[in-house]
This record gives sequence, structure tokens and C-alpha cells, in this order.
Amino acid sequence: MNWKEQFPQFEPGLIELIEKEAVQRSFNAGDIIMRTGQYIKSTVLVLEGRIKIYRENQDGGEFLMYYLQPGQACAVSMICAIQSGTSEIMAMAEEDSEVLMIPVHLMDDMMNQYKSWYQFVIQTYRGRFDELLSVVDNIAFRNMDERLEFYIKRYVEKAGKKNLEISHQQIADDLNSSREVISRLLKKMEQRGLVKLHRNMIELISS
Amino acid sequence: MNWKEQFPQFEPGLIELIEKEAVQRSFNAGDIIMRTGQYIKSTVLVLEGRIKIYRENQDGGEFLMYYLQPGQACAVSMICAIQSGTSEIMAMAEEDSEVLMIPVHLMDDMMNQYKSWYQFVIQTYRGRFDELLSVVDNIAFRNMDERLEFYIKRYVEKAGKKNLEISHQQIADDLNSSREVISRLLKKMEQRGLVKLHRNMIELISS
DNA sequence: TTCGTCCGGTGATTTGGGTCACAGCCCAGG
DNA sequence: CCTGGGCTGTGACCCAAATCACCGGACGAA
Repeated sequence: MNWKEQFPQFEPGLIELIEKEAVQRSFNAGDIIMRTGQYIKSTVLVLEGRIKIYRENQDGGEFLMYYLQPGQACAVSMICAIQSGTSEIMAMAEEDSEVLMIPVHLMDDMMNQYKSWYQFVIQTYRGRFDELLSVVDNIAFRNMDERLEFYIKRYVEKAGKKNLEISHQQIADDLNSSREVISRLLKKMEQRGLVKLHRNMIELISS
Repeated sequence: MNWKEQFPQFEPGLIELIEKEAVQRSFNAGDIIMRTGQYIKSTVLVLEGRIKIYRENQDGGEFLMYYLQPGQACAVSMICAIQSGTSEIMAMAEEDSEVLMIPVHLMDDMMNQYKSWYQFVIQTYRGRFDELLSVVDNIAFRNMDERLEFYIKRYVEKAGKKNLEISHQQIADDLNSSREVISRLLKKMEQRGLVKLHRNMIELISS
């Protein structure tokens, strides 16, 4: 695919450099792209699909932070890349995805030489930082029912579909809760006329 | 005070520029330095004291994210500065503090011209991002007793004192909990021989 | 000294949500 | 067509933490 469409703001020299040095990779839905503790060798730009960034703790709990979409980049991979560190998060393809991997060692020069890259990095930092802030807000101040509504809202926004094709268990995992709790809350939402529940699918009632 | 001691890594030209353009300001303990929704005009570097960065929601709840200390900078103010945005957080001086305010409009040039500034910004992003990640971990995966222990540990680390001079109510506010809960948990810690409780003061037992 | 106010201690009760147990279902593969 | 495994619904129960109610002690201001 023609990746340049996703990054129209990049200047010609930068595009050339990326074309020469970066590697394009495909992932299937469910593939792990980055793992906690793994050493980072590349900065990841998303071309196609949707990538889930989440935290995992030792007892198997996980917790969704945000999604990356085409035109976005993984802030963690940038930060770690520049400082040659290891990842603190997990990244998994939620849909079949295409990404561009830019080797770490190019970062410094790119930052210095290409204004559009520098802008992009700053913008990426800000975007992810803001998303993290809203994550903190949600778990610090909101109850599960509000968190669930936020989750659903974000899901349809990001996936661009009207319905969620996902099991209750999946949602529970993403919210670090349990299936029963999610099922019950969804039932309540159905009674309030907000959604209609099916097997492996939640239909939104727009009204 | 001689602020340069706090930032030995800055190169001479950068120091000169800051000396010429930046404004030094003092805050008393308890002063609000930055407020949610406020427009950001400067990047803040901490010279002395301790600054608390926290989130506030509409119903008066608050939630401590992290502290800034001498030699550190407010990542939010950098991000917003570069993009001319508004603050999403609150900043309050926990002790009497000195800060250096660098006008927004210098940021771009500084990033381009001074490698040491660029390094500093990147390092600041990474540091704050990591702290936010550990905040998320705490509220997502830990119970109140563990969060309290983490809070105390961090407090003594950052304040550099052996004891916490703080009321239970303050702690409860920082953790977005309630005084009674904190009092009870502290009592349990006292019974386990970890601390000794006094009025407005919690003494750590090192053992 | 004496109040009033802030601080801390503690029981009783409530509630959100996690856990357990189990039942009915849809659906894919044999 | 049958069967077994994943999905959903629901009741019973439990636990952490929030809330309510109230008390006594410390400390500062008058």
C-alpha cells in the first residue's frame, strides 16, 4: 500500500529517508507487536488496522490504555528508541495491521533535520499523554458503569463501526474487571434502551 | 540562588539564553502554580522546593499524580507550550519553591539549536510518561493498602525526610479516598510495626 | 483558662463489584 | 445430527472501601 497517504505532512527528504531505511511489516489480528520488558529496536508507525496498547501485571491482569490508528505512532517506542530503553507496555494488533518500523539509530538525525518529523513526534507525545490522563481520570474518578460507557464510545469511534463485535469477557479483560460484572452492566444498559445484546455483538441504539 | 547547579548538563549558549529571557519566580507552600484549563505561556523548570502535579474533577475530588523536584521540568507545560494549548492538570507548591519560567516562543529555537535542551525535553517526557504508567498500574491493579504504602515510600523519597508531616485527610485527598479508610489502614501498619502515628506526623520505623 | 476547631480513632451500615456455582444457548467439527 | 466448548444470564455470597455517626484529645486564639 502507499503509506505516504497516512502521513501527508512529512517533507520530501524525510519520505525518501523512510522509504530507504524503514521496514514494513504485517500483523494478523491478535498478534503481539511489542511485549513488556522487550528491548526496542524500532519506532512504530501505523499504516493500517488498529493496535491496542495495554498494561499487563504479573498475575495475568491486563488493562487497556488506548488504541493506535493509521497515521499515529507509538509514543513509547519513540521514547525508548531515543533512550535505548525497554518497553513498559504491551502492543497487540486488534485487526490485521500494517506498520512501518523505523530503526532506532535514525531518530536523532531525523529529529534534527526534519521539522515535520519533530512536529510529528511532539504531537504524538501530546496525544498519548492526554490519552493517559483521561485513562487516569476514568479509573480514579469513575465507577464501572461509566467506564464501560466510555469504553463502548471509544470503541465505536476507533473501530468506525456501529456495533461492537466482541465478547463480554474481552471487555472485562480490557477493563480489568470480570465477565459477570460486565454482563450485568450491559443488561442494565439494554434495559435503559442504550444497546441491544447479541452473541459476540453489541448493537448500539442511536436514537 | 544559582540555578545553573540544577542543570549542569546545559550547554553555555543555552545557559546564556535562559539567563537573558527566563523569569524566576517564588511560590509559597500551598500556592497554585498552574490550574486546569489555564492557558500556558511558559515552560516551568524547578529550581528549589517540591511541586505536586495532580488532577482535579468537577465534584471536588483530586488525585495526586507525581511530584516535581529541583532539576526537573513540567512535561505538560512543555507539551502545551509547543502546541500553544491549555493545561489539563493542576500544579501546587508543596514546599516553598523557586521556579524558572521560560517563555513559550523560545521553545522551538531552543529545541533546534541546543542539543542539551532537546535531550532534556526528551528525558522529561520519558520520566513523566513512566511515572504516569506507574500511577495507572497502582490504581488499576493495587488495593488501597498497597497504594498507601507506595504513597508513603514515594513521599519520604521525594521529601527527603524520615517522617511525613501531613494529616490523614491530606493523604486521603491525594489518593482520592476518605480519611477514615486511611486512618484505619495506617493503624494496621502501626500494628505491623511499620510506622508510629502522631498528630500531623507519621514516623517511619526503619528496622 | 476556656473555647472552637482541627485531628485522629472506631463502630455500624451500605454499596460496588469480585467470586462461585450453575444453567441454557449457540455453533462448529466430527 | 449430536456433542462439547465458548458465550451469556442470574442468583448467592463475600470483601474492600465509602459513608455515617460520634467521641475525645490537641492546639491555637481570645
